[in-house]
Amino acid sequence: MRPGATARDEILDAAAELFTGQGFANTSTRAIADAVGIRQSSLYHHFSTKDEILGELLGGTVSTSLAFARAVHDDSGEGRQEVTSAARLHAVVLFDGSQLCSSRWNLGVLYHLPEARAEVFQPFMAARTELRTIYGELGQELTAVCDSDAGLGDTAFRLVESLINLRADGLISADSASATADTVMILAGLKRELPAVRAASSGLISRFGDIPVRTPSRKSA
Amino acid sequence: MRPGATARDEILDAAAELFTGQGFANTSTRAIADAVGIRQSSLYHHFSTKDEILGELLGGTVSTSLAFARAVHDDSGEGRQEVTSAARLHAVVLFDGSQLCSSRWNLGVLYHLPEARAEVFQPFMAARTELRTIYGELGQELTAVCDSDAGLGDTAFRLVESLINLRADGLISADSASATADTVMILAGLKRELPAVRAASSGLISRFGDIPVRTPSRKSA
DNA sequence: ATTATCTATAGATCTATAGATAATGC
DNA sequence: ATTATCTATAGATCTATAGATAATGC
Repeated sequence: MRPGATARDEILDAAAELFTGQGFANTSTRAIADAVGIRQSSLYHHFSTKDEILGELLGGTVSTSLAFARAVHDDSGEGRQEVTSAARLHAVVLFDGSQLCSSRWNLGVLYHLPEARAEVFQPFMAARTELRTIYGELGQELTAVCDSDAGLGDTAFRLVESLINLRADGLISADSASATADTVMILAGLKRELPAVRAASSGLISRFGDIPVRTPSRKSA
Repeated sequence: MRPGATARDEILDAAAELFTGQGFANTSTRAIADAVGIRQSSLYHHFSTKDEILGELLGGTVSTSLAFARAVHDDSGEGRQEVTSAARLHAVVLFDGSQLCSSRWNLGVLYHLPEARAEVFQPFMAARTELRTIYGELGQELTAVCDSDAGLGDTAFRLVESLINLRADGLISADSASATADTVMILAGLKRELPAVRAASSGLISRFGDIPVRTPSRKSA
């Protein structure tokens, strides 16, 4: 049974499954309709174009992680500077990575679809870029207080995104996200501090982890 | 002017540009033909299906890096064990990464196209899997002689693949590949050994770097 | 009355084939 | 003779719209 309170949500769920599994261009509106159990043309009562369905899915993915990253970034931490800075990056990696690993469908692949590069989706790609920027700043903050290399944030972002590919190849395990977060800490030279960082990181996640996420672009003019 | 000695090569070059830029399904055979300057149907004198063009491109990309990785993996190194093992992984990351960064088109994205998952391309995906396995083994070898974590090879593979996304986002710089190789070494806890590792790594690259690569599947029965 | 679905279809593709014509290599 | 190109087209899509019918909410 396909989840979703409304027909609209069922359509989005079916589209998510098909777009992530076989791509946007290879998924016909008929295939989406069939997966929901309605006629092809009935989709157009809920969405005015096929692009709009993709846009809705793209928006939904990034918003949660971005909201969390903003919250962590804006928070004025307390405690030992080294551990605090490390915990911020750790928490963002863990939270973002967990979203990518455990969402119902592997929605991260949508970012890599060539269609997502189109002009209409620029707002969503901009959100992804903002997230990348926050990674970069958290990385710099951490690099300033320990002896890690420049570009730590970028490397962290790359490792998180690679979880998408790992999942697409069926190689995700239960701890892939937390292992990735730990790897970033080791890269920062904080292997010995890991227990303290992990603890502070889960503190951040329980504080900011369930921020109310605005449902994106529900045409509430 | 489009490079290529033969019409076949010109078609492959045009297809590479279009497939990597806008995807397989969004690229019509007409678009490829137009880019070459011939009629759509004339493509079918050189390739019997559109899939065959993609297959040719997929094969060409992995073969060089896989040949290099095999050669390095099979080589019985000499010198200090720690540096030797590190240099092998460093060299494979650097070589593979350099291919991905500097090829005429960003051919790595072809692996992420949903169409590449099709049955017919299983041989090419298998080659990519073999390359991943070699990364894993080189990682284990290195982990055995220094105090790095398990999964080093997998992390290295993920970082190399992320160069594809970096390039797709226009964020590649001249030293992205070598910076990635260095990052893996730091992750292995070999920051102090970097100069020696780099030297040994370039030794491996100059020894095995220009192995004659069989042109893949040129239907030479 | 409004919202959601349906049937039917226009118009625009797109891949691959058939068969004619031109270019090339002995 | 063989290889490479061309014109023309079959057959199968696919997206989105028009307009009819059914279901729902006052």
